[in-house]
This record gives sequence, structure tokens and C-alpha cells, in this order.
Amino acid sequence: MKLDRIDQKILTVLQEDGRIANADLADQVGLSPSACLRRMRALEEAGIIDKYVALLDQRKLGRKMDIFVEISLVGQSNEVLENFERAVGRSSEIMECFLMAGDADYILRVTAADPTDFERIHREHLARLPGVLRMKSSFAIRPIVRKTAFPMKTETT
Amino acid sequence: MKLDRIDQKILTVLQEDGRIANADLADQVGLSPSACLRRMRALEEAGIIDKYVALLDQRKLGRKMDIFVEISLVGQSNEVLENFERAVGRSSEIMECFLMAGDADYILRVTAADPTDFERIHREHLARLPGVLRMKSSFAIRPIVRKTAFPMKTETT
DNA sequence: ACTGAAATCGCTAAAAC
DNA sequence: GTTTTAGCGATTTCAGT
Repeated sequence: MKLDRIDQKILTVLQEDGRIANADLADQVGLSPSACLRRMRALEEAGIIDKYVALLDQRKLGRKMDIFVEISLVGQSNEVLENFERAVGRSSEIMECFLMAGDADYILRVTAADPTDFERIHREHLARLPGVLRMKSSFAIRPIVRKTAFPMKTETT
Repeated sequence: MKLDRIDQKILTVLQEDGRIANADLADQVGLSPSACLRRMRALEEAGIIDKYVALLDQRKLGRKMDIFVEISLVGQSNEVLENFERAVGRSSEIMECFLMAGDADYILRVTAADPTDFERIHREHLARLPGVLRMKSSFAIRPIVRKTAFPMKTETT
């Protein structure tokens, strides 16, 4: 799918405000409401727009800690990796997980209310992940930037 | 602010579908539409709900790479840290950044279309960050989990 | 084929209870 | 917290470029 300037503008706006009224979005991108809505639907159909979500304030929910966990597995066989990844997918507490090149096999990010809560998560979730050889947790002191919006090529800083 | 079961249910649903019609949301949480809307507004007012956004498909946008960058600064003075953090905030390419305890001072995550694109980002964004002593980039091979929704206490797996 | 204009339909939001 | 209602926005159809 090809994205022209207007599509990019639509995506930029929707990444900031996913509930903007179609009429207002049309204004901002300089299109009539119906043309704007058609493009938006096309972007949804194409899967460029994956979903619309509410983002919650982590601190106000009492989740004051972010922890990165580097993990090495006992082996590199498909079975070991797949078991591990399935378990990761089932855990509600694991916010992000990437298979990595380099030192660690996986890196994951979890959030916790406080050290006690992290202990619970460690016990109930992390320690139960299968095939783990070594685990190294690193605590974040403070989040500096937390973005969900990708830059569009026309507005790269 | 105190969150009862219904508030938590509202947040759970909105974290999955931020554009759900109020009438449908009311159905799902077992409330009348107006009562549901009042609670939703209250959650927005309180800042529990930070914002509503569209999440785009990173791969379909052509951003196939995720890179984690560990950074050590030349010093720990307020000035060095603040300069660095301001610069991070200005870069559109840096998706996440945390001040860390432990080995590295900061960890950040950037996304790139391909190695050439990463070279550009490295040159135009990362290499220009002030006060950097050492930088270590780790490439992700594949994302396993990528979540924006926090688990509510009533549904912890 | 894609855009803009007009009409219908359904939802939101504010009232009264 | 619920029901009711008025008004507005979304959505679809149609004509034009």
C-alpha cells in the first residue's frame, strides 16, 4: 500500500488522538469528511492502523517501577524457544519481549507497583518461564520518553 | 482515586478498544450508557486515562528493526543529565528512554526500516546526543510481545 | 477512480427522575 | 444509577471532476 502526504498526515493525527471526530480530522488534513473517512477505513483495512486503544497513566495506577530483564536460555532449539515464547505470551505482566541478537537471548520489560510486587511477579511469572538458564534484572529509575507514535517521513526531526 | 470493579472493567475494555461506542461499553460493564459515560469522563479527568491513540503496524510501515541502545554518560551532574534528556525528548526517532540503575546510565529503544536507515538514525540522532561516553547497540531479531495494556488486579494471569 | 455534497441513521450527551 | 430526549456526528448514497 502506498501512503501519500494526506495518509501520513491522517496517521500522524490519529497516533496523537485516536478518538478525534472525523469532521475535525478532515479539517486538519484538508479533506471533506467523507473522503477522510474513506481513507481512514482503507488504512484500517490494510492493517496499517492496527487498533485504537486507551493509554493509561502508569504512575496513577500505582505501577511505579519498570524493570528490564535479560534472559539466556538453556539451548537454542526450536522447542526451547517456542516453549519460552508461549509462556511469555501467556503472562499478563510482561509488557514487551524481544528475541535478541548478541549477549542475551531475550530482553523483556515488566512493570511493578513496588519491590514487593516485583517479588511476586518474579516468583509467579518470571521464575516459571521454561528453559531459562540465566536472568539479569535492571531497574529503571525514571522513564524519560515513552512513545507509541512512529514518525512519518515528512516530519522527521 | 479509588477504582472499583466496574472502573477496572472499563479500563480493561478501553485498553483493548479505545473507540468502542459508549453504549457497547456500558453493555459490557453492565451499566446504563449515561452512568458509564460519567465514569469514563471521571477516569479521564483524573488522568488515569492519559490519552486515546491509534497504534500502527510497525512492519507494515516498513520499520522492521528494533534496536536497544545502552548509554553511559561522561558524568552524573545534573547539567549533563538534563542536557542529554532534553536532546532525547527532541528526537522523533527515540521511542523509549529510561534512566537506569546499574551498568548503563540510560537505555533507549529506536526503530529503523533497515540497517541503512539505522545508520542514518545513528548519525543524525544518536551520535548527536550530548554527554555520551559509551554506546552499545543491541539488535532485536523478532518482537515476541508488545503490549500497551496494563493488567487490572482482577484479571491477573 | 477519487472527491465533495446531501440525507439518513445512530450515538452521544444532558436533562429530569 | 436510570430513563428520556434533543442534537450532533458518523455513514452511506449520489453526483461531479
